[in-house]
Amino acid sequence: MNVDQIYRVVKLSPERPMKNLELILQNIAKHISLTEEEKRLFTGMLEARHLKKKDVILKQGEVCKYSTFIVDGALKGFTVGKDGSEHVINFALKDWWIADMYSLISQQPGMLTIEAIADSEVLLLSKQDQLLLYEKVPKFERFFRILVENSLVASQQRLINNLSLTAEERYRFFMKKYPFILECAPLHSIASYLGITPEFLSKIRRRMAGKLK
Amino acid sequence: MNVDQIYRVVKLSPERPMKNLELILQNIAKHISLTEEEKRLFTGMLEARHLKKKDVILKQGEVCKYSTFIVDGALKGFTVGKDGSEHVINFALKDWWIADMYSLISQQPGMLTIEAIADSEVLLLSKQDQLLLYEKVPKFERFFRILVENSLVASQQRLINNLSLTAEERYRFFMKKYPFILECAPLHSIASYLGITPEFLSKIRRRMAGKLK
DNA sequence: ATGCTTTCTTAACCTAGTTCAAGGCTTTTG
DNA sequence: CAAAAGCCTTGAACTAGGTTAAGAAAGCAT
Repeated sequence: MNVDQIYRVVKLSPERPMKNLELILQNIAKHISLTEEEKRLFTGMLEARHLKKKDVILKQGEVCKYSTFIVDGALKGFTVGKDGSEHVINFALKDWWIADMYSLISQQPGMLTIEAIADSEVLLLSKQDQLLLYEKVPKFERFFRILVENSLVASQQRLINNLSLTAEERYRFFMKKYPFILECAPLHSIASYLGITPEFLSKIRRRMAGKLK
Repeated sequence: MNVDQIYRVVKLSPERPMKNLELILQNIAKHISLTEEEKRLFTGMLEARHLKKKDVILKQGEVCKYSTFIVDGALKGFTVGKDGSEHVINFALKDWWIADMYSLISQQPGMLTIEAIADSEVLLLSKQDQLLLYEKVPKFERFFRILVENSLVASQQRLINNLSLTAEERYRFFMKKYPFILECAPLHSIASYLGITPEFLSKIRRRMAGKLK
């Protein structure tokens, strides 16, 4: 694993209007409804970026200043152990949000590095603006509470799985729950997410192929 | 493990005023400040219960209808696998909140059982009243968002530990972070929380004693 | 008191998952 | 387009942690 590459600086896209503000507005509409004026206020706060595969939007040790919404593409969040090994904490695809929640909430340096695993198009909302939104449009307090709630649910589910399932069972669960990730993330990242080595994941896959799925 | 015992019915305490509403008000004051009237509204919603060791306040498969605040004592939340094995998801001590967040949020049947591991005194706030609070005192939306955020941070931290540390390292981390739990929870529950068997925890403890801590 | 259950430990053996080393295939980069 | 780097797999040797079984000590209920 090449540190220079992981820590490569983000390339900003040339400024230009986002074709796809619709997607993020729909995402929000799932939980709260906004007036046209509130929509304008909100979208005016967003910053658009184009990411190339392997671009990093947050490095371990930095304070997370943005919530990131994925308009298109795929990212992963991971920590790097002392031995240099990578541990994938979460993936995020089109129409998902990602951030180092710990760092974003506490504004302390975080452990997560967030990196694109495919060319991606994202929208950033700064913590500052998020707090401003809470004041000007209190409904957003509800929206972000729901986001955090969903993260928590996913995190707890995963903990339960890690404590109670074997590696193969976890892999099957993963395939069922996130088939789209399976298609776009490299297997070694999935192995890391499952808490096993790529070699062992290979073994599992062979075993399962033998069983004719 | 005896299922009848785990599912023993909760014993309600005789109704009487809580000596210790102060503790919960202080707990809330850490994040939002309330007027006297708001305090009265809030405390009027609380339901006090005395739990004896092994009393269960929520069983697997039920919908979680309450957030529980611990005035004194200690509880644990756990799931039971198909094989009957118990997986401790979290502990909660004096001045902490506990609930099956998934179930409380979604109002779907949950996987968690919540049980007292010592005689305890708790205060219950129903989901209904919680929603009512959101309407009447919107500050509470913030308070519960912060609670959920803290849960999420703890859950993520634990996930990272489970993926990147050995059992011994996790145990050391636990000892440092939750020394009080070590004092009041049985070792087999701690083993379960760490994701190992009690036998293996024993082995670790002996090994560590050998190393003179 | 006296059984009965729960808690913790020890020890011998067992297995799911790791490590190391190597090879083939594909993608990136100069 | 060649070289290098990354990705996936295989197999053999190894280890962290699990299983089974048993016993000692402590708490509880009759």
